Amino acid sequence: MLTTQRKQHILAVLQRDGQIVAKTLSQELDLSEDTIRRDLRELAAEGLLQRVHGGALPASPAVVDFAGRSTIASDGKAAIGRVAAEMINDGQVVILDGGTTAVQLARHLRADLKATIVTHSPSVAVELAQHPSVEVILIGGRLFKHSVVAVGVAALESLGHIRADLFFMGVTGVHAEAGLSTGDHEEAYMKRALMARAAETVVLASAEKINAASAYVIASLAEISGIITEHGVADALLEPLGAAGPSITLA
Amino acid sequence: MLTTQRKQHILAVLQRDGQIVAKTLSQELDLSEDTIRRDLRELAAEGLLQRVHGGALPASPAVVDFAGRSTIASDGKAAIGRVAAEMINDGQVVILDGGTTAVQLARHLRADLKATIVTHSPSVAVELAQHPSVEVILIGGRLFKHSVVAVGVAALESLGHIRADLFFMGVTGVHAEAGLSTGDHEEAYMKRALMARAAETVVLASAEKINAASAYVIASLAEISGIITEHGVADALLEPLGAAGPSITLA
DNA sequence: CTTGACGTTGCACGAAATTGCACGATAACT
DNA sequence: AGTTATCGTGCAATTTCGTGCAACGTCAAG
Repeated sequence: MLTTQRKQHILAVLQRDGQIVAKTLSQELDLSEDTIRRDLRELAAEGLLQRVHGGALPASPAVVDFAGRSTIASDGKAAIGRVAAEMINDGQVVILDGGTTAVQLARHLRADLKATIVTHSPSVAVELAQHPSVEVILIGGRLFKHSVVAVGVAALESLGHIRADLFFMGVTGVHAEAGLSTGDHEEAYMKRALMARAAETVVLASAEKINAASAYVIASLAEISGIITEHGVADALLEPLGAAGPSITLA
Repeated sequence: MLTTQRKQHILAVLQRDGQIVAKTLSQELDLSEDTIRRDLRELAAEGLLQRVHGGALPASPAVVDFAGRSTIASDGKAAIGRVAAEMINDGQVVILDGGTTAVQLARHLRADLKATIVTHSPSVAVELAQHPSVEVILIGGRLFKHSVVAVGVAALESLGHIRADLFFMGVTGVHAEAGLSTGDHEEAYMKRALMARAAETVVLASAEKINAASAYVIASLAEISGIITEHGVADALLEPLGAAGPSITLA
């Protein structure tokens, strides 16, 4: 591969995932880490990205989120999205909730996946529009602006026609006793309705959601099949769940 | 093989693959790498491609502007959006079509506007989610990926409950005789349905749409109330419409 | 038919670019 | 503090580049 093109690829990956891990990329492109590091250094010199220990982050200060990371995080939401995306098989009907993690999932679907994705999140729908083969069903309704998802009777009514294999749900709190919760009453109701339409529900929860609880309870942990979250945070905290609870997958 | 022909072949391969590898091409054409390099140098001198170590890349570095094209809207579309946004009054129910111009419209709504916006475009919905006061109704359905709008029976059914004052419609062709047209059959059907639910329809048409016609006709010019387009282009061309046709507003 | 100008091609050789590895330094993790 | 992973630099091997030059074919003038 031509080096110029490789650099473009690096920038594209950076744009897509929000970060670059030197080691991962070297394996992906079948090049030594030295070469990747050289590229990253040069791109950093051009101001096209920001070099950090372990890889690189976007240069644009707009993305420099809280506290300005100085290390590559454990991939965070992108990693959760990647792992979740791999759980979907050809031919399945999958419901996708709203939220940034769900957008990451949509972004990391296999390019040749032939499945039907149902979502009430316009953001997810926009992302999925770029996928070459999945069928996308958009659930309409009144837009709940805070979370940018459709809710209300119209949305619930549309769901009546849906029967899904899997529902990837976003929540704002996962707690051993309080269960799954979110910050809005109507949103909680909508999520319960979505759960009811799917054979299994898997929760996507980035680190900060673990062992937190919000005002409105969606369901208990016993009612879901699995939780996908990040390394390091949840290990001990969710352990007490034992065999009765959902399976926990670490990204 | 003639050298001129070979150069055309090189450009064709470049067009197809997005890159040229000197070594590969030399084997493919059974010529020395020197010759290929010479050709590449000459083509680069003519500005037809970009020379890089190992081969060549397209001259216009595949303007795959990250973030996806929508970021850069032409001034024209933004102006059209601004003008259209001013036509909406408090208390009205307005249907917004898909397309970049509609997104611009959504972006330029008065911050204190109290209206209900109905849309079948997830992109528009995402944009409107940032508006503090408008009520947003998202029309769901099967996602037509090319235009990123919901279509199909579910979408049509949802429309049954809607009664709007105004419909801002995007089209791909506005032609004095052919009328309003678009490139997809199902999309044309959806637009007709949306027209039927609104008291008045106003077409948003950036410069390149004027006096163009696409495969599927939506309606005649007599059926709409107005067209909003840019200065300079449409002035003379649409003049023959006279008093019978829609009013034309220039942005 | 011969000859020489011209363009094209392949080869040779030194220059430049790219890559992977080694090694000491640095930073993160425990 | 000690351990591990990552970084940066120097260096050598390989690939690619550019230029000069000779070989070959074409074509038109002699």
